Amino acid sequence: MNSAAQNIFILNKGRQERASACTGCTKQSSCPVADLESASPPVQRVIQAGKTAYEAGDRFGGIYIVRSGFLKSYAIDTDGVVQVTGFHLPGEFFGMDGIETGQYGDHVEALDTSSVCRIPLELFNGTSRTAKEGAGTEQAQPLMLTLVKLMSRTISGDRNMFFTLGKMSARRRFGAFLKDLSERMAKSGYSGETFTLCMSRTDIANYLCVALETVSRLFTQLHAEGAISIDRRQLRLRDTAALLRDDPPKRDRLRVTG
Amino acid sequence: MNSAAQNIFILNKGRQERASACTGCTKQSSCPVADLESASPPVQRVIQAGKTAYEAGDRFGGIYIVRSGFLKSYAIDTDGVVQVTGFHLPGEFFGMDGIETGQYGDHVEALDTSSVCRIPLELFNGTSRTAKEGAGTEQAQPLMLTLVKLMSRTISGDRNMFFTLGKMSARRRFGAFLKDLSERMAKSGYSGETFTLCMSRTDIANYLCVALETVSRLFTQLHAEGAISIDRRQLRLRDTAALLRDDPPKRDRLRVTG
DNA sequence: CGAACGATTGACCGGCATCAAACTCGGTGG
DNA sequence: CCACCGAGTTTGATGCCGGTCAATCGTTCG
Repeated sequence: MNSAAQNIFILNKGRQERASACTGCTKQSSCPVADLESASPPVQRVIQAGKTAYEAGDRFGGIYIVRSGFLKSYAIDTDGVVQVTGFHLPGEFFGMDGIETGQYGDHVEALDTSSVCRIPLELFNGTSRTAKEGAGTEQAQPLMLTLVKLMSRTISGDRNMFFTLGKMSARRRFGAFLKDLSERMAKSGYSGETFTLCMSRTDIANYLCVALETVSRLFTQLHAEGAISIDRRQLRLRDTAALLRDDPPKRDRLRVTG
Repeated sequence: MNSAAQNIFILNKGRQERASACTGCTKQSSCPVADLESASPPVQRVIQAGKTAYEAGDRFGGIYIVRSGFLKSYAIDTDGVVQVTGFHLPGEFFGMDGIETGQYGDHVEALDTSSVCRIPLELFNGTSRTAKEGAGTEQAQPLMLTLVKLMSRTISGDRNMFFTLGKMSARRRFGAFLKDLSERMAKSGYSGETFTLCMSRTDIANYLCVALETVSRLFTQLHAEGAISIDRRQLRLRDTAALLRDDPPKRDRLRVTG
């Protein structure tokens, strides 16, 4: 509902003429565009929980990187049906689906106060090169190619969702989701074992395409089996292998011999 | 099982030193790389039905364009479960998911004898520009940006699959599939109303993540409702609007007044 | 304290998977 | 020419997962 223009902008540009938003960013070491000289520097921006980074139909203004916080993206079809299409953790990218049409295809909303970096597409257009990717052994490559690789990974990831959404039971979908989230939390610098779910049960259910009640039942069930601990939104993974199983473990110990 | 290397190669290069595979291609007008001068020209290749263009794990050798024929792509997970991830018609692209990792992530098999063009990534790397895209009003742009836009569209399309797979009933999924196929057939130069399904019921079922029997029943059901005609693999769409509905139309005419 | 919202839990039932069997069609060999 | 076979498809019968409806509970906030 709110236009992205209403959000708070923090333009580091204001202070020093050529300073980029990257000054002091803790993610510089893994960022492909950090400290790059350009007429179109990245723009840092803080988004309060519940506010959107952009909305579907907004004019494409660049690729986004999450510096801190937690966001969800979702689309609304012609009938008004909502589909959560992803969650975004620090270090991850979003907004790539807007390049071709010139406008973003989904809405992205902060679930927690978040800091993001918007990287204008022009920044990839130049002849600048980076050697950060892949930690050294590869040769320097133009930034546009970095973007292409990034999008290639996104496509691969989306294809994996075919398996998850189509072939798996609700339980395995849910378990795979928790495991994926855990790994990405770890990659973002958090604990992969114990973390807080920033999204509601409704968001999880929508994302996994199951009923809200099913998600609730699955939390309860996995907790009862000892695979996780869950209290409100505080989650702890205890047995990640059990997450990917379909059947609850047989309780052989309860059977008397014979 | 078979390596892509076993497939038949037709290298136009053999005849004239700098001639590309594009000579005589009927799709030149819509192809972003047609007749481009380069040290790495596109490679045309014919693939017999049942043979693969490449397999998962093969070293990435370029983006593919379908010149003629019909192909399917599918992945096999660690448990050996197959998931059909897409079908490819003349004029369409595939293989983009292999860019980042350096090897293709899925298998692509011809369902009918097909002619494809493999475009080395280096071809996009150069400073060559094309103005074909968008039919004129836009300015010339580097080829790499064309590729980025192409991938952006792929990402958007995959995201749409979230809606289809997750939120829709088997019937609507099936209807949406037929409609999508019809539109793409039309875009490829065939009739969008009457065409032959190149894939088996099993492929369709796998792609839509429903049981084979369900697909068969849906063909029968839609035929009975008059929305389609189906005989073996000859399909005719009669009422595309009915395809997207969930419920069979009420037969009010059968009710006597009152 | 009551309202509002999110989450949990229970009861019911319908869509679709699964199991099972028959049918069609093309190919092959006697 | 027909018998036989196998792959692909159709059709029927049955059962279960998960959606839907509904009631209750816990927490937060005005």
